[in-house]
Amino acid sequence: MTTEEPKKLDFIRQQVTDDLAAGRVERVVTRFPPEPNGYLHIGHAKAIWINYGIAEQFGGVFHLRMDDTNPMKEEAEFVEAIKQDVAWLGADWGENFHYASDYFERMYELAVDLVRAGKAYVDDQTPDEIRANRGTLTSPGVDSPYRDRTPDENLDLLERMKAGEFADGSRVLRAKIDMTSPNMNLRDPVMYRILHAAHPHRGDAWCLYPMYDWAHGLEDAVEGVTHSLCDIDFENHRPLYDWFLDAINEARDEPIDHPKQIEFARFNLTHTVTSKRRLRQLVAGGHVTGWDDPRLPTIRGMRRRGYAPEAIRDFMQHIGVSKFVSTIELALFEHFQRQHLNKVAPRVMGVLRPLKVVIENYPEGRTEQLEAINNPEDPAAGTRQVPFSRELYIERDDFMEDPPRKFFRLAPGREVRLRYAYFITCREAVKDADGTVVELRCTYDPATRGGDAPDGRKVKATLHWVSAADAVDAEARLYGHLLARENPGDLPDEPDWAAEINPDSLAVLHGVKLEPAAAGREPGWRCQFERKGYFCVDPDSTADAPVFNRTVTLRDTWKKIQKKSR
RNA sequence: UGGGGAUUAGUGUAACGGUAGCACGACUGACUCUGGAUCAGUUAGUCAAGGUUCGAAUCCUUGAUCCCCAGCCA
Repeated sequence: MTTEEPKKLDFIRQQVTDDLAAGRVERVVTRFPPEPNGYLHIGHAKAIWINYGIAEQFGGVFHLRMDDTNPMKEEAEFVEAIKQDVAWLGADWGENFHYASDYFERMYELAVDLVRAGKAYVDDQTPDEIRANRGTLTSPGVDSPYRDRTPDENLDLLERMKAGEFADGSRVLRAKIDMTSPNMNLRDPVMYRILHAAHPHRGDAWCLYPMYDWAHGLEDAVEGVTHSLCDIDFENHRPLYDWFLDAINEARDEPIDHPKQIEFARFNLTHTVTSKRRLRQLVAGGHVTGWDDPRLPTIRGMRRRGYAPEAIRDFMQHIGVSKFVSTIELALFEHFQRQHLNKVAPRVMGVLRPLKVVIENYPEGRTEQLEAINNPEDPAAGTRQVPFSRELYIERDDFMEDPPRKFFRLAPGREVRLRYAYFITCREAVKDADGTVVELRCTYDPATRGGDAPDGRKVKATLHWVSAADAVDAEARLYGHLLARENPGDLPDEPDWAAEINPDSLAVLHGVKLEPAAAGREPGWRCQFERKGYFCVDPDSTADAPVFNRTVTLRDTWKKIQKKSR
């Protein structure tokens, strides 16, 4: 990890520091425990960053664990996808890749201990009855009629449940806690349910599957996790997490570890959605092209778009760790991408919306090579040769026939610089029958070769350009905000997604003209198109037809000026 | 109406009884062979009301607002 250490200790790092200092833990162990039932998104990236970042910072160990306790919702294909995404973000789990389902035997043994100790019982109530008897937020629940079965009877029933004697939903194992607790999670929570379903990792070995609350603390304990860092939604579950571990240790002679659960807040980003449910709606509804659509804040989407994992980590570090559910402006996220990409991305000239320029006084058929700097922020990146010839393309936006006051670029009679090349002066704008400009007739000053005038005269603008004969045709996909709405918290419960999607979230440009240096690149290659933004080669590219995704634009002061004058 | 959390400029985040700081955004200006980058500056804040104290964002009391919890999901 290249990111600097945080200078301030957040409340979690403070506790870890204290635990280390007090000798409560010798070595920090954290974990990221996704359920393999979907793709990871930027919210997960925060959890990964916190868990991995803390393990790394304190010289500890980080585990990646599939929390696969529900065979009805999980699929093996997600396991590989999750590993790829976590690795891409830069979190290294070393040898510690685990499946919760590998601990099923151990969990069962411990459940038996709890039953023997009279701390758990088999309940024959139907799901509806259980729900009804749980009470409400403001009224207590009532005890199950099966609550006082003897340990022997419970043990017998539990073994038969495990053996497959009973139908799905007919019985559950419940912890005997307190049906009147103001915390709903403590009203005799279900520990095991019967599910005659094949498990992606364990096959048909089990028909009894543990619930999250029962399983999670055990998974952590088995792996020797010291700090179980999770989402703030689990704050209400912490008493239960602790109850199970304590109950086990009261019921047994040999104690098991008791990891510490600490919760942090998730966050929202403006102009996008980060919940698994909403992302699913967008994908299923065909509003985006898939889970890796570059408009999506999924890890796969961000990777394809060209966002840099280093910058994602810088962002995570900057937003910090707190218990406040924040809504962060997308602009802050983009800032860290620009900051990183500015330092590392090679520059290249690419004309998005080409306008042909003919240099009338430049010899026909001649081509010369001009030296261009690969990255002004990084001298080590060196230079390259860019071909120049009589016919060029410039950006259509860089010419105005009747320019307003603050427009510095090309206009009839005006002189500008072509980057790394020559000063040119526009002599005439050629129009078609509709009156749209189709070509510019210009002249150049041979004395300005390389971009400087020997007489010291200045020019107010420098334009990017591409030699027509040497240009590589490409496709560019320009992305804008996914949602027109700023705050995703304002979305209705059942949004009309078609109306929510920003109509400018995607613009596809064909016939983009690139200088030769940008051609033949592998998918994932990042660069800056000078004056336009950072781009990344899309996997849809073919050998002769590259496709570039615009990761993020450059800051654009001219755009602001335009907006203000309107 | 039960329980658990939270609240500092537009957005985030520091300040652990002693000058409310930083970043992003917005706005000025300088510089520039990217209207990029860089540099300088401006803008704007302690949820409210009481109390304790020489001194309160911080401690106490009361209130407001927002989030989470009634899956055999995680």
